[in-house]
Amino acid sequence: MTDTGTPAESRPAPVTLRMIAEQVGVSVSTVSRVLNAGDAEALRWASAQTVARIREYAAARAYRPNPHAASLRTSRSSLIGVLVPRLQDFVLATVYEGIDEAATENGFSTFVTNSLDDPASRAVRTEMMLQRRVEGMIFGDARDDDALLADLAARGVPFVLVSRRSADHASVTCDDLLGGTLVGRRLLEAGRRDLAVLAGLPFASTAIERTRGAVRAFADAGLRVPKERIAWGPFDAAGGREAAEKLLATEPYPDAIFATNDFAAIGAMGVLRDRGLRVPDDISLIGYNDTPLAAELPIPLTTVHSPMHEMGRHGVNLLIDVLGGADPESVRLDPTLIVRESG
Amino acid sequence: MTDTGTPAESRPAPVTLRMIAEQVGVSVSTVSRVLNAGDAEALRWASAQTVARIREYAAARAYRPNPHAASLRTSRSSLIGVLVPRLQDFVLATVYEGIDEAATENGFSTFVTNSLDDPASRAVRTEMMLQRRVEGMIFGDARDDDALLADLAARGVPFVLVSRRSADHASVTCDDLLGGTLVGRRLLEAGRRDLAVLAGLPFASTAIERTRGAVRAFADAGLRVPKERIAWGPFDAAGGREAAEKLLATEPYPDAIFATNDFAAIGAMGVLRDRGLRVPDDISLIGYNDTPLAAELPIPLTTVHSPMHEMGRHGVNLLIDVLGGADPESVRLDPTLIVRESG
DNA sequence: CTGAAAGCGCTTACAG
DNA sequence: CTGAAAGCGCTTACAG
Repeated sequence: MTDTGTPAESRPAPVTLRMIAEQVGVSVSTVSRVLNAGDAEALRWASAQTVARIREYAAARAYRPNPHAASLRTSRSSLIGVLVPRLQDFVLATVYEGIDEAATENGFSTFVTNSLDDPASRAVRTEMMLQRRVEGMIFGDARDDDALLADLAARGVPFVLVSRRSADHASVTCDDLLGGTLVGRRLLEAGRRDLAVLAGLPFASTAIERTRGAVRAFADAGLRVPKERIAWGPFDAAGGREAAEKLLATEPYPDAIFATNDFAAIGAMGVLRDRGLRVPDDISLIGYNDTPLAAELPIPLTTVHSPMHEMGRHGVNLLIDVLGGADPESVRLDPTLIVRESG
Repeated sequence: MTDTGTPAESRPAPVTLRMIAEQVGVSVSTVSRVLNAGDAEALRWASAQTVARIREYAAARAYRPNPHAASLRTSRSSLIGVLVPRLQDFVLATVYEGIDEAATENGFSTFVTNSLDDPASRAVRTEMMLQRRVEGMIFGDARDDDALLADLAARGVPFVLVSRRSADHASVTCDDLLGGTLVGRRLLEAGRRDLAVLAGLPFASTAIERTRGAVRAFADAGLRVPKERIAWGPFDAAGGREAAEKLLATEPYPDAIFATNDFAAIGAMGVLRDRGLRVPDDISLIGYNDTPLAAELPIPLTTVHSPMHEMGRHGVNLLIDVLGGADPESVRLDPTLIVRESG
């Protein structure tokens, strides 16, 4: 036997506008107007005394407007749909926290769900959100060549991208090309000449640009990074492990590894440990995102800090601009290199 | 200039039941009945031909019932509210993934938000969910002595708990007492005699029971764990670091540390590293939850596997039972010790 | 079997 | 300034 309170049948029916109107002795119109107005404006709709009585009664009975009724009437739902690759991923979870926070501040609620970067799943999930009448979408899982986004744009569905960008859709990103460049330069300064990259997912702008930045920095120093030194794969520990195993399958080994994600870097650490390779003595290792773990690892991880929470907050603001009909200006935030011991 | 598709004004108005009814030449009642019925049942409401025409038209125009209208009418929202301490936490993010998955399978959508384990914030967030007319709540942030839950139970709000339990409210948990016991026994087998615990949040059943299990195992072996060997604090790397610093402030050092969370264990690793203490030679270290990182760390982490995703899925099923008026049976799942190198 | 009608709880243009 | 009324898009008890 567990206690879950009184049975559903005994729950009091929610208070409605009509109940308040009857009690106070005014029309529902007046109650609606007063309750939706600020202090000053309310007096345009009723006497100070009536305003006070309406508010008192509403407060006493804990009146909560039925949002479904309001949505039906106004066809505004105050709902935002959010698609992320995976909430288990610290990076996207943090971006979502920023989204949820800013959404709440602006009177919106959010639906989030995982797409697992699967195109079919993305389409299905997006349709479910649209069915729920979200006013707009925020995508954290945009792809390089994104048919879904093209379709939504054609249909006039308002949306913005966070974290990853795609085509010329409105987006809030961190400057990943710069982030990659900072990593490349740092490694060069540390005397490294033979770079390998755990690049991340090949269809994600984050992966593509971080990789390009680092490779270009080496090229600028006259050092070519051959294709065999770049391994694509998921942004997590298992993905990092697999990619690292590929890169270290044959000698000579690289003298530096750049993982475009801290968790992938940790996966690589596991592989280096297994082979008895020391970090950074044998191989430098740099991650990306500056997760809270980075500083605590037995070998503290050099990484790139990116403003994940802020990206989420900006995403909401950008979406609100789009909903307001403004011509949206994409936002690109700055990354910071955090040097520790690993590279 | 960014491309966000055609302006909102040009978006086609959504298809309604009435539009379909007019096109097909039947009443909205019939359309509603047919569209809500299965193949067999539909024939009770219209001829095979009419059924086919209604469905074709609905499919062709991508009809999506307006959920706000349906909710208003039926006073069922198909919405579940979920409160977690923090989505950044891998453990709760994974539990939520299970919730979202099972909710979707059962025709529900979920709202999630962080409570940060703050009582005031929890109350506010819960009221917002209730205002949105969720049918029930799932709490991942229950407390030892939980006034909010008592209040909700008294008000007849349907809810269940996941991960943490409290009083006799319906819950889905992992057997934390057993998990702690497994850790204690393992450490004893490894010859450890002086246990310290990074216990976690003092008001969380998970923290309390895992700690109790380990301490009791030592007691059963005739070894007392004094109060000074137990440090409470947040379930994350920073919390683990702080608690570990407290435990290692004075000598003699313990010969084993149990962190009730893998991330806290990683924070402790940082402290041990800083002091030149070797794991497990000087001090054994065991974590909890078997996060994907555990196996990849330079010193692979011994930990306890808990079925987080499954806990979330069970939580939804339990809530559905409660909504159905059934007397809910709390679920307790089994943990598994995963022995690696750290302890 | 099928349709007309009521009504869920709001908001807001329209009258007075 | 305030109220009566319409209507958002559904579902479903009630008539025929």
